[in-house]
Amino acid sequence: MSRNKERGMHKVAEILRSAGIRPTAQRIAIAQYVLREADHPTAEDVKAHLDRVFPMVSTATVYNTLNALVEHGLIRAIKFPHADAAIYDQKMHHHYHFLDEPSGRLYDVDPADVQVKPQLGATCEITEVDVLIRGRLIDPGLSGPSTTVSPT
Amino acid sequence: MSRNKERGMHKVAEILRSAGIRPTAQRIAIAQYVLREADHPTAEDVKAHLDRVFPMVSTATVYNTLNALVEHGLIRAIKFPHADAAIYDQKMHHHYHFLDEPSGRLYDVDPADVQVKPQLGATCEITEVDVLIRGRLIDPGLSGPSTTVSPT
DNA sequence: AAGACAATTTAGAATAGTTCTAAAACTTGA
DNA sequence: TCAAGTTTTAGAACTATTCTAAATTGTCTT
Ligand SMILES: [Mn+2]
Ligand SMILES: [Mn+2]
Ligand SMILES: [Zn+2]
Ligand SMILES: [Zn+2]
Repeated sequence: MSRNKERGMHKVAEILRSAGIRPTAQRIAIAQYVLREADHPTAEDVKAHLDRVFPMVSTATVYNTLNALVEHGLIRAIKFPHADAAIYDQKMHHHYHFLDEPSGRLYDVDPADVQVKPQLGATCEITEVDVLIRGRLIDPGLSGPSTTVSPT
Repeated sequence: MSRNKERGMHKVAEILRSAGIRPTAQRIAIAQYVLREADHPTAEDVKAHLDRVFPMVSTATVYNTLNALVEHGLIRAIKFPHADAAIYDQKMHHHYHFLDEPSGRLYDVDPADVQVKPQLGATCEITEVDVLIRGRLIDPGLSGPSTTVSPT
């Protein structure tokens, strides 16, 4: 079992260090938010949060750090067709998303609950299939699709 | 059978008129390109084409016209996660896309060749499922996935 | 054929999201 | 304690798209 298989047990500074990112104060605050507190935040969301909990972080540092986290495999950047800004996803396992269109909120969907079987023949090789399910929650009081992937 | 069921039989000016768009010279040139000649062009592609075939069309008119065509249901605007610019698609029927990552080219995929069956339970209602298949063509000399939807 | 009025087109400014630049601040480790 | 490298920062730059307001074009009435 690799050192960070159970990432939840480590302090964020440890996670950064063992991913090869020097844990500065700004980076720890940003990583703490995207890895532990936020749900599919945009860079703007991250900046807004940091403006509350950290004395002065620049937009450049927010983007630099998010890009570093992506490059070192700690989070993913995803762009959806309904919005211009990228969202950052701390769940690194393969999963899809459900968009509740009235609210704009995203929910994780377990790929086991979506059968995707392309039959494109032999002339192409598939590396990945992106799926975005759009619709609306019937009872927005509930937490999302019944198949929501629980946070790791 | 509606007047434009067989759109290929009509002149582009006719199509515009019967969609409720006044067929100006600029609009005819733009519509001719996106409805008949181009394949998933961006606004920039359309502008570049018009700069060759039309004496001076502004970027604003390109966007205005593309937006009008979208609003009147003649084309669709689609955003994909791998690119910032929207592409415009003259195929209005339900279909998916295959992205050949080495070349960046998009190919249409018949939805009959992709099974997508979300089982999300009763708490949400699905209105649409977006699918983008990413991979690479084995023989880039061929025209795309064997299931490519032939142009209407 | 004019004049009036509306519709269209245009150049350029504005906007949003993100990256770049180059200087300041901080860290490290002789 | 200093030099060297690293990180952070403000603001400029960039891309895709929309907005603004003025010029042009088209239509209708006389
Ligand atoms: Mn958000
Ligand atoms: Mn293109
Ligand atoms: Zn997710
Ligand atoms: Zn298409």
